[in-house]
Amino acid sequence: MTTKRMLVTAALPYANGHIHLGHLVEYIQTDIFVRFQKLRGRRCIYICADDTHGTAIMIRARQEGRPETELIADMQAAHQRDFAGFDIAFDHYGSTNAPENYELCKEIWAKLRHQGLIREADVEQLFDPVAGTFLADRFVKGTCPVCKSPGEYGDNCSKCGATYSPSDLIDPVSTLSGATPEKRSAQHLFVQLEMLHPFLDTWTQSGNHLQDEVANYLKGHFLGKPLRDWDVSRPEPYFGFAIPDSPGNYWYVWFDAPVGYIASTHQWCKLHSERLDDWWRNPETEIHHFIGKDIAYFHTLFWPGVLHASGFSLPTFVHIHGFLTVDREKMSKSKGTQVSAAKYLEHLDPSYLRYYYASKLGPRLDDIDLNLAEFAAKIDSDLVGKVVNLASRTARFVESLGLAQEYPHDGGLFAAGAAAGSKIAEAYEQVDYARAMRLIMELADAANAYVENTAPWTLKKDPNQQVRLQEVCSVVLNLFRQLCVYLAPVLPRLADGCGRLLQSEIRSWQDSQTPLVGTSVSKFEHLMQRVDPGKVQQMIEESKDQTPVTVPNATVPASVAVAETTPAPDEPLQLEPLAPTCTIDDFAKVDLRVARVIKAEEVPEAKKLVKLTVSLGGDVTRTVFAGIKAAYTLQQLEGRLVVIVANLQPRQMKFGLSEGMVTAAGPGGTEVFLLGVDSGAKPGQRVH
RNA sequence: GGCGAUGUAGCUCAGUCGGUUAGAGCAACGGCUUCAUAAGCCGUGUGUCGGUGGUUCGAGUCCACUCAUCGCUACCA
Repeated sequence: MTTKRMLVTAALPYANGHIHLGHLVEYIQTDIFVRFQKLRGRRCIYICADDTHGTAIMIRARQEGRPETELIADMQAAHQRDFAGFDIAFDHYGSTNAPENYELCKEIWAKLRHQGLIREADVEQLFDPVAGTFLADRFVKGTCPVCKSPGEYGDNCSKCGATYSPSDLIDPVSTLSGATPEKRSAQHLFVQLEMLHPFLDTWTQSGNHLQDEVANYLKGHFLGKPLRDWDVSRPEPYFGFAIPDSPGNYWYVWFDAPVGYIASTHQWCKLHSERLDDWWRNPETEIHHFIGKDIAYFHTLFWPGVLHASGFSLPTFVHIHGFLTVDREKMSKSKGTQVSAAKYLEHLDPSYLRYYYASKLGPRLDDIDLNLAEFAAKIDSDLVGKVVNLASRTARFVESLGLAQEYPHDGGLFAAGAAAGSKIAEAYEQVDYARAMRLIMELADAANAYVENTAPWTLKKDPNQQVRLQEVCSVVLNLFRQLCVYLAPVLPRLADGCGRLLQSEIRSWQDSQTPLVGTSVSKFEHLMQRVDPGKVQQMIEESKDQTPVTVPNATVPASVAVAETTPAPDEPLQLEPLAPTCTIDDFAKVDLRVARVIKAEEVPEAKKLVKLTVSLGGDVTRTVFAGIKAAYTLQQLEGRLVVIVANLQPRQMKFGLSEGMVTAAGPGGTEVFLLGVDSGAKPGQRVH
C-alpha cells in the first residue's frame, strides 16, 4: 500500500558552522532515499532549511560586528553551495528565519496555549552583565562543585561526570566576556509534556514509527516516569521570534527549528501551487524525518507531542543514524579529519563519498567509519574496476555498430538482474543501502564473468564474428545500464553518463527491467576516475587547523591575547582558555602545600578515585580523594611528594570526606600528571 | 555517574524462527587472461563467533555475569 505523497526531511543545519563530512552522512543518506522514491515513481519531495536562531548566532554576529540576518544569509548560501556540490537535490531549502515559520509558530503556540499545555515559571539563570545576555550552559565555565575540577562547563563535569546547573559552579566565568556572571531571575514558559505522556507512550511504542532500539531507549529512559516540562522560551536579548503573548520573551531555537520543516514545505507549496494541508494534515501523505542520534529526544518525544497537540500529521517514520568517525576516531581538526564539504570538493569527486557512505549505511544507529584506505580501495575496486569497467571494455567495439536490434540470448543474465531489482528496491526502502550495494556488486561480478567467457576482444579479430561481437557487447552494455539504474539514487552522475553513452536517458526504475535495443553508442569517455591517494592526503593535510576556534570576544583582557600564534584547537591552551586575571591577594587565598603521600588505598567501587592519606609534616595528616586511578598505581603514589590545596573546603564524597585537592595537570583519564617538587622540599612547606 | 549500543577472518561487515561443515567483499597468496582506467576471471580460509557460566538433544543466535570499545547525556535523568 503506497500513499499519494511522501515528504522527506533531513535535519536543519545550524547557521553557526560549515557543512563537513559528518553532516553529509545524513544529507546523502536522505538524498539517496528521495532519489530512490522518485525513480520508483513516487510523488516525493525533499525539504530542508537552515536553522538560524539562538544565542550562538547572536553572539557570533556581535563578534563579527554585523547583523544576524547578514550572517545567516551568508551561511545559508555556503550550505546550499556545499549541498549542491554533493548532488544533494532538495526540492526546497528554506530558513527558520522566515515569515512562514513565524506564522506557523504562532499558530502552533496558540493551539498549545488553548490546550492548557503551557505554564509559566521563574527561572534563575546566570546573566553576563558585560555582554548583556543570559548565559546558556555552554557559555559558563567554572570549577566543578563536586570534584573541584576547574574549567568545566555549566551543565556537567567532564572529569567526574556530575551534572548540576551553571549557578552551582564555583567561581563561574562567562566565556563570552570573562565577566563574573550574576544570578538573575526571569519568567520562562514551559510545555507540560507530561500531559501528552499517554499519547507518546502509544505513538513511540506501536505503529512502527521508530527503529526498535530507539523505541526501547525512550521506553527505558523517559517514558517510565513523568516527562519533564520543556522550557521553550528565552528572555531578551535573543535572536529569534518574539512570543506574541509574552512580551520580552522569545521562542527557544529548538521550538521554532522543527517548525521549519513545515514552514519550508509551505514555501515550496506557494511556489508550486500546492496546499500545505495536503502535505501536513493528510493521512495520504507519508512524512519521513532523517536525523542523527544526538537529537533523537526532540524528534521522537517533543516534536511528535507538538504535532499531535497542534493537529498536524505525525511522522510516518523517524530514521535515526549514527555518527561518522574517521579511521575509527572522532573527527579531529588537529588531525585534519574534520574535513569540510568545500575542502573535499576541491580534491575529490562527490560520487566517491556518496557511494562509500551508501556501502556502509544500514538501517540502524551504528556509527559509520570512514576508513581512508578502504575508501580508495572500494571506489577503485567496485565502481571503476567492476561497474564502469563493463562499459570501458565493450563500448569501443560497438561505437560504429550501436546496440543490436534485438536483445540477444544471454543465458538469462539480464532477466536475473531484472529479478534482483525487487530485492534491491526492498533494501533501499529499508534504508539498508549497504545491502543494496552488495546485491548490485554481485550483479557486476556476474557481468564481468560474462565478458571473460565471451571474450569480445577475440571476436573482434575474426571478421566472421562481427555480429556475435555486437551481440555480446549489447548484452554487456545492457547489464551495465541495469547496474546504473540500480545505482542511480546513489550515483546520479553515473546514470547521466550512462544515458549519454547509450543515448537513452535513465528516468525510471523500470528502465532496469527492459533491455535497450537498436540505439547508437556514443564515443566512450571515462565515466569515473580512480581515487588519487595523493589528493586524499592533500585534503587531510589542508584540513588541519583550518579554522581556529573563535576566541572569546574583545572584552577579554588584552593580556590574554598576546600569544603570537593562535594555538591549535586541540592544544591545551585552546581547550581550556586562560582564566581572567586575578590579584596576588586572590592567589594568596589558595594555600598550596607540599605533602607526602603516606598511604595510597584502592577504592574498589570507584572508577576514578584513589584514597590518599598525605602528611603535612609532623603528625598532621589529611585524607584526600583524587581522580587519578587510571593514571597512577598505588605503588607509584606511596612515598612521593605532591602539592595539595590545603585550605579547600572539605567535600563529602561518596566514599568519604575529602580534605583537600591534589594538584595535577592534564585532561583526565590516563593523562593526569601530578605536580611534584624538586628534592629538598619538606612536607608542610607552602607554595608561593 | 546514568543510559543506549557494539564485539564474528588481517580490514569492513552479513548471519532469518536456536538446527548439518559459520558466510561475503576487500586485502594476501597461486594460476589464467590482455578488451579495459595496473582493470578482469578461476582457485586458496586451522575464525578459541570478546570471556565465564547457564538453558537446550542442539547456542554465533536465548539467559546471567564479566571484560573491552563506542556513542548519547535537555536549563538533565
